[in-house]
Amino acid sequence: MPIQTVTNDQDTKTRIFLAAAELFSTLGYNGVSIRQICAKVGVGKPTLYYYFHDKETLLQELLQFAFAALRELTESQIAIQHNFYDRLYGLIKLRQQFARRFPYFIRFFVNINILSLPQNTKHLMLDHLNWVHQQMIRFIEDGKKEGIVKPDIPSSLLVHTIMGSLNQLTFRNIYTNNSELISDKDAKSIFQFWKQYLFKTENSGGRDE
Amino acid sequence: MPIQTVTNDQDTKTRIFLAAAELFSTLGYNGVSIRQICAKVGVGKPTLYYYFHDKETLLQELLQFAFAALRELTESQIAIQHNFYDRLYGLIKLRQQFARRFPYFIRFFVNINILSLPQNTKHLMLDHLNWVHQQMIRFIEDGKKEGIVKPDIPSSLLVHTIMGSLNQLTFRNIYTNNSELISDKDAKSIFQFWKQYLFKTENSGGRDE
Amino acid sequence: MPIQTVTNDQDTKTRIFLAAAELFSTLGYNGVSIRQICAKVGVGKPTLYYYFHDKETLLQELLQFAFAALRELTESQIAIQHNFYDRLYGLIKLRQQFARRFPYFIRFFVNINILSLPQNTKHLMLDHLNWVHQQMIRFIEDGKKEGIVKPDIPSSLLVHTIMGSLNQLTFRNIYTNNSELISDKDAKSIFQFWKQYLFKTENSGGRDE
Amino acid sequence: MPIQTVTNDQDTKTRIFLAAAELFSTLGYNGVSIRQICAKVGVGKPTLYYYFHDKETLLQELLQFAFAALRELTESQIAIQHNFYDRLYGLIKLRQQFARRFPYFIRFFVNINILSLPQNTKHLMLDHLNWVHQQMIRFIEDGKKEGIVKPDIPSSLLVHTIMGSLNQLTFRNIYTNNSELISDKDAKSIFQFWKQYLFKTENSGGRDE
DNA sequence: AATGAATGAGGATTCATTCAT
DNA sequence: AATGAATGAATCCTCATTCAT
Repeated sequence: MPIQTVTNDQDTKTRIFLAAAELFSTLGYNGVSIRQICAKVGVGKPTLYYYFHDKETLLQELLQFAFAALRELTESQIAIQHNFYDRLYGLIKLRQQFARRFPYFIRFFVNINILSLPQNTKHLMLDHLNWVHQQMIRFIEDGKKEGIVKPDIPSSLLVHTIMGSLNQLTFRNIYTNNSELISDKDAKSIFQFWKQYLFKTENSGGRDE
Repeated sequence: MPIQTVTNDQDTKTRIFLAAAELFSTLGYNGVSIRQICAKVGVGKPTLYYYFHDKETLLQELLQFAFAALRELTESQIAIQHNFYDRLYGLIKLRQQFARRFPYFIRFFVNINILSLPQNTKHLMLDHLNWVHQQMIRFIEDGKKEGIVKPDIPSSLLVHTIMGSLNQLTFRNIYTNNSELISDKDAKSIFQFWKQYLFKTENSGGRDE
Repeated sequence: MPIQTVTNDQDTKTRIFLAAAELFSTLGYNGVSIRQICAKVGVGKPTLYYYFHDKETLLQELLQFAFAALRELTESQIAIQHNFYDRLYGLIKLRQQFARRFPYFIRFFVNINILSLPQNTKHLMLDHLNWVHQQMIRFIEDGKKEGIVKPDIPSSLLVHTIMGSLNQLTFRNIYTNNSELISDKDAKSIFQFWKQYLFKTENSGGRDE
Repeated sequence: MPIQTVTNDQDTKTRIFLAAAELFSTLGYNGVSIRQICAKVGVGKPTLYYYFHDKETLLQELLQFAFAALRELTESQIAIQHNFYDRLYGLIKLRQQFARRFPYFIRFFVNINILSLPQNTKHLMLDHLNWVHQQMIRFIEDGKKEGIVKPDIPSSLLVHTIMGSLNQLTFRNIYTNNSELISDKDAKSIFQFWKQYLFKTENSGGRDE
């Protein structure tokens, strides 16, 4: 699956889709006008309305596409793995892959001001975040059952730590115009860090293994 | 210093200020109109323009006020402390205090889509974030000098972990309509977690102290 | 001739025709879009343009169809009759028949804001109204010649009275959602009333016969 | 009270009001755009929205103004009168006065396609029509009690006849570009006609008095 | 210190209409 | 006989902003 950006050999709907993703992700939903999207694609406004019922629908289709892509990546990077650490690493890889394949979508997710979205879309988004949160909690608790995650650490704390640090890293790279939002080096480094400090390593040893 | 919200016994400028904070923080800068702000305050639009040159200026004064409040809190919660762990805990307290005193500002900071801000304001905000980042890096490196932070962990990784998990916690509490964005219990819990797992505890210990 | 409404076993042109009649008659020419008409019929817009040159043409064909139907009804209900009162009653029957067979057309005629129609169509409509008016005037004057209509009543006054009361009755039944725009009972009642009060009855009597 | 038309020495709201009345009355509600109204008045669109919440509100205020004027005329032309025939003549005078003072409003009332109005406005209008109808029915029934109206004529039939013929007369004069919608001559002529043919004249005599 | 009245530019959305297929 | 895709112009309405008072 190639990197997704607006080019001329795609059908109009896709081009509107990608242009919207790009614009929304940088300027925010309320900061982008239909006119801007159409101008970027090079079509008239009615054309956009031919493909999308309205601005909010466009946003929602965009989100649903992204959710689907995330689910697919979850499948290929995490669900397959049966080992706790492999799944943990898969989590980082998922982010990295998503950021690479859909450079605008990741910005979108990380930057979006959820509260400012139209009501329906807001709920769509919050439902997704809840779903992710549940998945993460389950993942951590499986780790506890397997004896890898220390049982005295509240699961939600670990979830916030893991998700928060990934988000923070992505943020920072966006704001410093780092083209690679999560580099291979970052991925490895963060994984090592987690493995050593947040969880029990196989050979007993904690952080001074 | 009491909690800051719009009431009737404040001067007009303050009331505009707080109304704007409240609205921007929930609907985003682009999602709020001058009309809405004035309606909330109960004044005419020219009144707003009497106090603030334009919409962006209002936003910037808002940000600068918040920055000042943060600096003040940094002074009272962190700078005073000379012990690494006291400063670390001060970091959490700072967040907690800020969230309590300025319930709208914290939402604003956590939710804002920085990229969608007007150019000048964007830079203002990015400069602030950089300043915070530098402070944090320095703090961590001081910890390394003091022998409390393990030298092999990249400082930026720790910074992302610390800031990211606080942000993530705040996010989640906003989205689940938790009135307390950072509870005392959360504060203690997160501090204990960091102390035990991310840093060397005085008495030898690491996580198996 | 059956009641005319949109069904599936008609050819496309007819279905567009009837859908347009229905919509125009309730929402007015300017209140109906091509899109709505096509949606009602279940065809694409280009299909409509295949059968009708443009929106105004559609309206005009609609009107001409209605005019033709009216002429035909005039033939069968009025022209045939040689007696003044039979013709007078035929006038009422004509309305009644028209309302029954073309439930939408009658609404259309009674409700239409003629002045708001496109220029050409407006004239078409006004010509029709003039024609009707002339016919009516002639009818009344024939009545005068036959000695049935009192010569001192201005003909136009009688015409306004006759047409106006029929219109008013129809109006009221439309607005009160009366399915029968002119019932048999109404027809008889109005005829009796006219006969007794507006004209000389055969056997001397006027209203105190 | 002078004739109401758009001039330059009125305040903006009144000028918008009258311009809208004029345009709506000829082109219909759906046939007139905000732009047209503003152009006629010579103000920008936001100015219109400063005075009227939206297009429909403008229409409704227009209607309510007209209703009030009608009520006032009802007071001065009809309610005052205690004699049946004086009230009957007042009915005609009311129409005539209204048509003279508010040349656009009368057109509006006579031409408007009620069914095509926005839902709320439609009900406003229908309520008014019902009110008028009730008033008329009461008037006729009072006439019956006084022994002037023959009891065997259905009241509603008389109402339709009276209102219908006035409407028809007005219609015709609009369509034939007659500047005087109801002339003094018409008024007298129609009154004589009604008196002689529809009601008992004082001296017994019906139409052959 | 505040307002009523105004504006040009732009917001989302829909209009009637067309063209290649 | 019908459609999918496209358009320029117009729709209603709101934006941030200003000026005289």
